[in-house]
Amino acid sequence: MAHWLFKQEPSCYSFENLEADGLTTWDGVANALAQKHLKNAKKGDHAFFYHTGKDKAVVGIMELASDPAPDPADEKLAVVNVKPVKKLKNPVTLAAIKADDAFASWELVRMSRLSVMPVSDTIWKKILAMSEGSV
DNA sequence: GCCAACGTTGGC
DNA sequence: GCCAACGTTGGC
Repeated sequence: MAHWLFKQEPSCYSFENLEADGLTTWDGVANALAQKHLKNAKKGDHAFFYHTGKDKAVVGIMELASDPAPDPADEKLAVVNVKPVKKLKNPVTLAAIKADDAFASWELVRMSRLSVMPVSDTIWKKILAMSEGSV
């Protein structure tokens, strides 16, 4: 199972919105590289939900509820359905991530504008550990 | 509010 | 097909 990180501005759509909805279609990914990543995702994969803007933190985990499919509004773009898994015990902030060299090569740090990116098992586990406050 | 990084667009 | 100019995004 692969892991991903999806970014969203919480004033636009937050993890709380997702929890309230139970399921949503993740669309509006226009960036070519982000699209490439999104199309590699599979139903059942897990993804972090990252809040940009004021929060700048990983706040929750979601599961892909479908394989990538063409956006009805734009056939060239892929969209995917996601459902919430759980909210992190503590958000893992960008500042905390940047402070740890283990994340230095991660796209989240290196390419601030990328909205969909892969997450290695190592990083996935480390973020989870940090969210539990044990690192 | 400003700046830097990156993507996209348009002219050649 | 290449490159410069411009716009947008996201962090500080």
